[in-house]
Amino acid sequence: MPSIVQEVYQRLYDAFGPQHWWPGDTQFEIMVGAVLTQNTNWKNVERAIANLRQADLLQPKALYATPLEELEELIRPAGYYRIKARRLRSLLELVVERYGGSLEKMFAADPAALREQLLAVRGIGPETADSILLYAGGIPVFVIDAYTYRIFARHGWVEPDADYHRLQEYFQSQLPDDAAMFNEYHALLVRLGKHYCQKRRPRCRGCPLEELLPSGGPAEVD
DNA sequence: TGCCAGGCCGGGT
DNA sequence: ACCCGGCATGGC
Repeated sequence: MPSIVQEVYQRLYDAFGPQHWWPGDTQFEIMVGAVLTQNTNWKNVERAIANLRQADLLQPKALYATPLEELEELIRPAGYYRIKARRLRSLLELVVERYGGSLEKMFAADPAALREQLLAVRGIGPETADSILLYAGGIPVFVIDAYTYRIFARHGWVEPDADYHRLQEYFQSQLPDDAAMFNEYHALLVRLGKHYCQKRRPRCRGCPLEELLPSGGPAEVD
């Protein structure tokens, strides 16, 4: 008897197929995108990344050396551009000063220690840290985001007040320790959330999980 | 045309 | 320990 976590994965995979995430060509681009997409539409992030590419700045040392004001202008389309420029700077400080600008070296570090280092960076919280570890580093940590919470809380599969760590432990306890699978699952949850589980649409109409709904339908938990 | 997006931080109770 | 406002652009 598969757990609900496994059941949901199977249904999403059957409905949507593989998602090929994260959108990004290099580890560094993925890392930058993880910061830029904080509470921000990915479309806007793409513009900002295109600007960085155009300026040939998608490398740690080059971006770290970019004057703050210039960096702000380049990433402006991603929104929160002043604070994000500083967040990127702080992250790059870790990458360059501690790992010599080598993501190779960075991701070869002990994952738990690296996670702590990322969380110590101003502007990097659990989701951004885990996104970097999983999508850029291929390290098996399950990424929890607003969609994950919303989908599982509305269906009554997790407590409405479950925090990040608890949700992460829950998912990881039900799944094989496999980065490719965590990658795919999170991507599928985002895909589902974008289409069926937005803030203003608590009904989840037509969603592939509809028949898994407990009688009484989804709860309002936002 | 408002409302929202793949968060996180800091200050106020 | 919570709660809340601030951060900002572009899409629908």
